[in-house]
Amino acid sequence: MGEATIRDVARHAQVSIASVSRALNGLGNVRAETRERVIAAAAELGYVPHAGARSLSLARAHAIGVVLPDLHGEFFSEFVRGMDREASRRGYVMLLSVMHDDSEQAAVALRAMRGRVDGLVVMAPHLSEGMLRRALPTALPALIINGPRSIADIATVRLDNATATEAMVAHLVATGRRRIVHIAGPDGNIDADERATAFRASIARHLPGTEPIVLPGDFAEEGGEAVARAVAAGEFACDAVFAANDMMALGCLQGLRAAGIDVPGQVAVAGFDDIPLARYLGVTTMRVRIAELGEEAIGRVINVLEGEGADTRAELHQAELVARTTSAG
Amino acid sequence: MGEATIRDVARHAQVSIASVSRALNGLGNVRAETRERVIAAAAELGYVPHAGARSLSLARAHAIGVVLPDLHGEFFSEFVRGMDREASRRGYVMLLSVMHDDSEQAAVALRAMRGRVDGLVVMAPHLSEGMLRRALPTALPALIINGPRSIADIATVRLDNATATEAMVAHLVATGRRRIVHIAGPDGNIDADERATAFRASIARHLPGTEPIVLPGDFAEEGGEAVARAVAAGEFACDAVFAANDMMALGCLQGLRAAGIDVPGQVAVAGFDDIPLARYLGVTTMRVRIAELGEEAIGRVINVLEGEGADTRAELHQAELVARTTSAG
DNA sequence: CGGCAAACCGTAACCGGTTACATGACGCCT
DNA sequence: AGGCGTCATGTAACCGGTTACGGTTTGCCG
Repeated sequence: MGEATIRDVARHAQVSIASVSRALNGLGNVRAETRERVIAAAAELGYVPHAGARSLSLARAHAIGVVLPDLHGEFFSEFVRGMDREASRRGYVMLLSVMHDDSEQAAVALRAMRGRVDGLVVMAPHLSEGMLRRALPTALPALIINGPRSIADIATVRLDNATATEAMVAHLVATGRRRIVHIAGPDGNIDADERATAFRASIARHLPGTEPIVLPGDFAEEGGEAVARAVAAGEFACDAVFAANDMMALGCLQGLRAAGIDVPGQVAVAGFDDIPLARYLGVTTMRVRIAELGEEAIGRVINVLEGEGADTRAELHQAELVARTTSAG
Repeated sequence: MGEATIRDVARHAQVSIASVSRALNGLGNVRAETRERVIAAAAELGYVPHAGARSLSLARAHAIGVVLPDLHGEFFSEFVRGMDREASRRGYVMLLSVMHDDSEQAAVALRAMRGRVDGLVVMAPHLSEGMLRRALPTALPALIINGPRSIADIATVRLDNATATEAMVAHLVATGRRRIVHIAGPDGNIDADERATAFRASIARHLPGTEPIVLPGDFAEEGGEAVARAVAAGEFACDAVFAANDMMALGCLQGLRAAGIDVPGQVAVAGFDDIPLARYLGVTTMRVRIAELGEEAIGRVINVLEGEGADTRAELHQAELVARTTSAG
């Protein structure tokens, strides 16, 4: 029935459980002959140490808890892939929980992790600082991705949305665009808000006197397509659409072409994130190295666990302009 | 430092740890006044039971281990979302590990889960039966998704690739296509192999005398695009391309249109999976309800854990034809 | 050959919970 | 009043590991 325990191995190898533990963990003070007997016994019984018990006595679970919002598509998978890669490279497992926009759920998800994980990675583009502080267990090192900017004493990684947005506007202006429309992301989402704000500032800087046009969106293709229809219907004149993420840019691109509008001839299209499909379809965008972001988040938490001392760095992850065919001069 | 333990709560409420445990778990045989004192103490200390310790004494971790191959894009995120939804609905957490095509890694990933999880969900489109049997801990209920067909005594969910492929070929033939090309998935991938085999059989049935054309692919867009180039170059005549997944169909669609070939006028394009982008771009495909697949996998494992007895059902998940514009008559 | 240090190994305590069993208080019946 | 059952509560064993501590063996030296 139940798997073999350390006691079974001890009995089988005719030694004490302490010796089994020492032998299997390479503690050195074990006679070579004993060690071999133990290893042979363990192999024969198919013994695998019980991680739960181990974590109880070591006070180390070798697990990181990850709480993510309800992300979709490539962004989610790339991010998780990056985290998993780093975690397994360093001998940790990953406990994943996705929360919906409800912040009560975030608290529940975090609570369920107590006693299972050594550290936390939380992506919280819509949680308030107060909520985060209340929900985060104080005893565990945590890292927050794209959380509220006001947090100063917790490790964070945020995207440098301002610089990225500025770079994109500069690129569009440099390639001759003068009437640029921005499709924003959902209200209350930190990244969306920062991008929209930076967009207004960048327009003011590069095209003084122009009224910036910001349309609502929700990070899904449909939002982009709706804008494309509005443009096709001639609701406003524009020669470039800069969407707050690639999904909307894709939707917009699709909608414009379906309406017979030439991209990039008449209208340029740009997105944000650089999901594989954007690369594939030739969409100009800001590249966010999503998998790396995940790797780094996990890596920093593990660094704290392995004795680097507290980490309160607020890192700004830079995105990189990738000019493709949808914005060709 | 460390969070409050049950002993702290006991001291604070002036009762024994046994009473704390009973009170917090609603065991009934506790005086109302005592229960309240305990609950108040727990709240005041912010006590959250240590899941590791709890799982050790209960022999229940309330966690499910999930091992997935290196999936990409929507498929991965939808699947994980479905699993997470069901797991959290039923009070479980999810331990996620992604393995690369190396089967050694699968064994390592599974080993790392011993003592942390109560059950397993393994997606293994490229693992052999022997490898699986060796790597799966015998003590845990497991469910295999898209694994080798030969496994009879383990719970499985497989896609009914034969029926689905047949349906797609029938659809293409019914809409007038006569020279259908199939782009296969990677060699050794169960789904890919089944689809290719079923494709040959379906062609033999619907278009007797026609030699089925199956080209190699790898489930990535590039594979589809390569085929599009070959078609555009006139390397072979065809009036429909049926790709083994949507990514390749998208690549092919993109490539054909770039080459000036009319879709669906000259060539129809069809895929498999129904990722959101396929819907969005109007690609005809076989819809696989991915999130539901994940929910069901987790649900069945939990059912076994909660006393339904062994589950050795081999369930065939049906895909559903979604005819869209890329195959319009 | 006796003595001592070093190497090896076993016993038991501990991590933080759950729970079988023992204990004690109380009420009720005869 | 004594005996008994019931209920609340505490004590201690247990889950499966790790490890401090102490005991035994071994080897080496004088």
